[in-house]
Amino acid sequence: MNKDMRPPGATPAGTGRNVTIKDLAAELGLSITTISRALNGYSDVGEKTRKRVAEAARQLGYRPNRNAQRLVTRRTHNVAWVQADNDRKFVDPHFVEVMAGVLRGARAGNYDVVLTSDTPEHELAVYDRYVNDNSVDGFIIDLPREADPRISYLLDAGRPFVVHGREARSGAYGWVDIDNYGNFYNLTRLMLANGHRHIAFVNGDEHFTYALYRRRGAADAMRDAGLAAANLKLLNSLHPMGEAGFQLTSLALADPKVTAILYSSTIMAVEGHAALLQHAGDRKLAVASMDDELHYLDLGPFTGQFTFIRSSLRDAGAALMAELIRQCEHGGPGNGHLVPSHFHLAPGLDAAVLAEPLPANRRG
Amino acid sequence: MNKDMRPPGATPAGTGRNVTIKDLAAELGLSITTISRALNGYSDVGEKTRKRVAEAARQLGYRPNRNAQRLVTRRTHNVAWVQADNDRKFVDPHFVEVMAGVLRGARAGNYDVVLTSDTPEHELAVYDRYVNDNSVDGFIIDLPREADPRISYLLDAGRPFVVHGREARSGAYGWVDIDNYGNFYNLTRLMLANGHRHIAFVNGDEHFTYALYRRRGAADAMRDAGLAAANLKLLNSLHPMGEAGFQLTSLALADPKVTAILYSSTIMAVEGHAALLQHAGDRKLAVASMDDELHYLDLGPFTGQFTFIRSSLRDAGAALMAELIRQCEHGGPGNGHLVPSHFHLAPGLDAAVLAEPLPANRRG
DNA sequence: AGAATTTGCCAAAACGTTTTAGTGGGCTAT
DNA sequence: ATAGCCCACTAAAACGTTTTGGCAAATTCT
Repeated sequence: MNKDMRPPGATPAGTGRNVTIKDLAAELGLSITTISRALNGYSDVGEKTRKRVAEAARQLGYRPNRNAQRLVTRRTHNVAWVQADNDRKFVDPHFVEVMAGVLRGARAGNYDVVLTSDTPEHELAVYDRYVNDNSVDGFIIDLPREADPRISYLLDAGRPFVVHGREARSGAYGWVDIDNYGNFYNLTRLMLANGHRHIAFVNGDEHFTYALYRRRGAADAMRDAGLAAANLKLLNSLHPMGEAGFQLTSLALADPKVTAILYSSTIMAVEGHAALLQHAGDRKLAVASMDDELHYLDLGPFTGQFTFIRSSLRDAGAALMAELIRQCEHGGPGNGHLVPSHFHLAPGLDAAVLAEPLPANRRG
Repeated sequence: MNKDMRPPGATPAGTGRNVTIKDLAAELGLSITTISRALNGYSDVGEKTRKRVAEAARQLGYRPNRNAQRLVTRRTHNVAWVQADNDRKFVDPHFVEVMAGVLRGARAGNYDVVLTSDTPEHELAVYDRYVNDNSVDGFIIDLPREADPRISYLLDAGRPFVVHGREARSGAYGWVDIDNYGNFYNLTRLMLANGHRHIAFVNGDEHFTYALYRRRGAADAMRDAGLAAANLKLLNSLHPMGEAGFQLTSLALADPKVTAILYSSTIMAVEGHAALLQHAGDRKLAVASMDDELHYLDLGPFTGQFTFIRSSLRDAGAALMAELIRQCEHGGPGNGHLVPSHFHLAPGLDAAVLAEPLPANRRG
């Protein structure tokens, strides 16, 4: 044996030995089979034996080696959540809210979340790695685009996954989403019913389906009211936060006919507030936004002035994880879950139109 | 054997068999030992054999089963990052920035990050679980408090970990931090040197050391200038974002003597802008903040008006991960890393004082 | 040429679980 | 009494790697 037998970069750094199932077996004079079955709740171990095992396990501080379990069961109790490593995705503070829900859901189901970023050149490489090296049981997909390649890949691989949002194939997988189309259809016809004819719409990046569907909802409501497409003044921002809120609001106000502004991001609505103060003069503007509850953003000062549609991103996160765990444990087709949205109307608004259902051909 | 032998909630759902090292061995007529050693770069396999093995592995799409590797090597290439499951922590949009850096660092070192939330009642329970079930090699600790119990626990357990921030024992572990004390000392004496005598300080939650050290830096600068403690008007917020920015700024302005405002969060400074517009009238106020670069927050409109100290949270995240991986792979004591901060002065400010070093007894 | 070393490979043990396929003893039904 | 059944337990195989401790052939040294 020659000297440099070590592989290039490996240097072991193990830690002290842990209590194993074998120690318990020796301690109690039972077989390791019985210990294992006792701990796993099988019905073929006697009641007092089970008690003895549980007690000894507690006493000796036994913790099953997760990796041994994973090796033999081929289930990891881990799910992967891959973050796009580009500024567009990383910038989004909404992520924290979804995460809070996902982590609660994971803890509730005894799962852990493995977080990674993809390699910018090969979006699917990291999914491929996880699918093939047995390190996760399922996947969370975020911010889907139309014909999302990640979804294609996972459908093809036949692995459990759940999508926060929808795209064309949403019948074929599990998802959690809000009614982007319907909410913006409603928001728009609410404004129309209250006399507004020229509406500015500050939307997100329509590369993502959530923004695309929102725009379609707004546009369809305009069309159904017999108005020209130009009456909806579209303003898109790739960022949900930052100076864009100020700038786009100023831009919206530059058109003197505009009497209402819809925002696809509450943060932008709040940021636009400064522009309203500066430029609006004595114009009376209706402001509405649809977004999620951002716990770090207190809307106290604006609740009396703006119209909001809100829904809980945390609940969505928890639902995502619940659906994914269901798939991992019980298999079967993925289910879709619609998260409810709540209207908070600015005072003085006639809301009668919201009671009417969406036209039958207008369902997202 | 009776019918209900399954443990209560277990339902296997394995996937198709993967290519193993054994398949490669059979394919090439070599032993599994040789395959393993070839793939791991040991020097005792012939050059052409190594090539053959690599080629076959590529051809057959071999991916080592991570769990088998983890079982035998006792190293997981996973690190844990535990999120506090309370509103205080989850609300913080800064998290996303650190995460971006951490994930890049992890990918660079071939590690994955396991994200969990703790159980509100037992902060340490999840650490204890990870320490004992072999599912991670190390830990990332966030937002340390003074005498942080998580740090006590991990020091005691002797596991690799790295802290984003410092507390009293920072000589004993690896950390990455900015110079909170020094930066606020400097920011304060900058204001003092420019004639301000009554300064408002909108700080974060001093439960966390970052905010505590910032306050100490500001307070010490006042004291060193011979001013009364009351000349520093302290305003604390538990949230780094939201209406607090508006409210606390209004509160600061309520004191007519105040001519400068320091913010411990740039988001608050930006949010405070609206209050400045409304309440300041023709008072000439100096505004300064220290924070990290938030990629989702474009400061374009404010760069000419405010003074900023900024540093990169992404770099900090990457450094955290690099230091943690170093500990995991090579062992040894943890190192501290100070992330540089950059001054962006508002025009017209005399910055001479910043060239002077901090007093010797004033080093954080 | 013979001894010593190097080179290239391998069998078997180990990691810590779960799962398979039992076993033997006591009870019940006939 | 005997066949059948249930109860409580177990030995051994399996999961897919890495690591230990070799060994025979080829090469180098004297």
